[in-house]
Amino acid sequence: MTKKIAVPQRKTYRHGDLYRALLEAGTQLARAGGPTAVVLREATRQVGVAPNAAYRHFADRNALLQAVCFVAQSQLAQAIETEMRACADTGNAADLARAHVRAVGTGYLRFARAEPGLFRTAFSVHEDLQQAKTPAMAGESGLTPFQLLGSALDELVAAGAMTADRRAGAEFLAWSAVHGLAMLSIDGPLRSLNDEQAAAVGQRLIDMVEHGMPLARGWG
Amino acid sequence: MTKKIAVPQRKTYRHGDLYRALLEAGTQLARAGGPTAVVLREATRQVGVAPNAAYRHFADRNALLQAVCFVAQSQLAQAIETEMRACADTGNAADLARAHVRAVGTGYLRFARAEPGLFRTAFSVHEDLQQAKTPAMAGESGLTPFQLLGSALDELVAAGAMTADRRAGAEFLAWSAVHGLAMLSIDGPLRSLNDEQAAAVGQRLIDMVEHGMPLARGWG
DNA sequence: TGTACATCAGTGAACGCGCGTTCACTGATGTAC
DNA sequence: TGTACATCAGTGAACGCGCGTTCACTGATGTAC
Repeated sequence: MTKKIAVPQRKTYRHGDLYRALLEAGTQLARAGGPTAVVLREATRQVGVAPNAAYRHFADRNALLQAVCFVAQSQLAQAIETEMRACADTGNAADLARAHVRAVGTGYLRFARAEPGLFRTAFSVHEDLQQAKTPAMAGESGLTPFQLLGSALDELVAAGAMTADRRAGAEFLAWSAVHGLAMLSIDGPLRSLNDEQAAAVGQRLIDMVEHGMPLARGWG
Repeated sequence: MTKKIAVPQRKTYRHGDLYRALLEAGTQLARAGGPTAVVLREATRQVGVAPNAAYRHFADRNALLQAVCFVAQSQLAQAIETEMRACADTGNAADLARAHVRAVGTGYLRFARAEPGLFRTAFSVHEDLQQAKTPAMAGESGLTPFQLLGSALDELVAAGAMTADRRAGAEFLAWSAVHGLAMLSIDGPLRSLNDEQAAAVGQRLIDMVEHGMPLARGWG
């Protein structure tokens, strides 16, 4: 049962901005069904264009998926930025730094629950994704989600709330905890939690990170 | 380029134990390529049987995948049990309990890195998997991975190393942290770590959980 | 300002692929007598 | 112990599906003169 697609009444023979249109269609597909739902033919169908027209703008299906992945990373970054902006500055640098670290986690978890398809897509391409500091993956600040976490941790050190030797590699500890909870609440056994419960577990998890991270042994 | 499959010289017309043979073939496929690699036709091919023969033993492809998923959960449970058995009992119940909790994490992380395909398959079926206490998902102790974690945490409370009000829901904190690290070291940016480095990050993460979990606020 | 022309974005048709699944079948097996 | 028979595990052929991708094409557009 194929849905009837409204054929777009282009006035011109040419589309105008097919690249963007396909990227947006692909993003919608990812939103609804995750990375495997990013189907090249379906994207062209939604845009009202022949399947092979996509090849003028994307080398192949994987190039489209990667572009969508960047969009997802960027939206994740924006969700984190939103949460960070909401932090109240009480004048205490250490408190603000801690609030920022918490905000990264909270934004991350919120986004994962609000946009599970995009979230999964954001982590579906593995070609040294974190190395590539593509601005396409960044939010308004120009930082990627991973970089936002790093800068929040740096802030913690600068404010004296974390020793420098515990700083190295700390992003992996915080990130792991939050990423794991995100996965379990999307795909796993925590899927059935409502928003309030999920938020409560999230804050508790962030408590654990906040208290436990500075106590974890340093490297080696 | 299809690989040439050694056609099994059955002496009988009937296979004998096709269910098990298909399950094992499916498990190998999952080992090598994760859940999406569990392809019904390929399993029958490897066993040397017609594609539709599988339908005598599995309702459909998904039934096969689910069976493989149970095998993967069970193997994960065994990896955890192996790690738990290695804990030295110094006579201090709290120390032993803590060692057991750590062992759950260590076994989990080890298995994820050693068998990424099976690990991903273990978490690829989402039908209230944790509710179903299928013995098929259990290790030698009869407990599933999730139950092993739960019992280790109970031990912690019994030994007085964790207050009862912090116990409720604590599995989700510990599990999230470890699961997240597992995912990041399989699919994510920590893939490039060698075994030693991975083990170091793992122990550090477990430190964080151990120290942070009892400090996280209780429910509500 | 008008015209010839090169460009290249989108077309239409087709391909091979491997998948899951269904059908009517066949023949080895174990059982009842 | 021998024979007739029902069972049902595995066969062989075929299906429809949707996918990604390639091909030779066409015709609207912007540019050079």
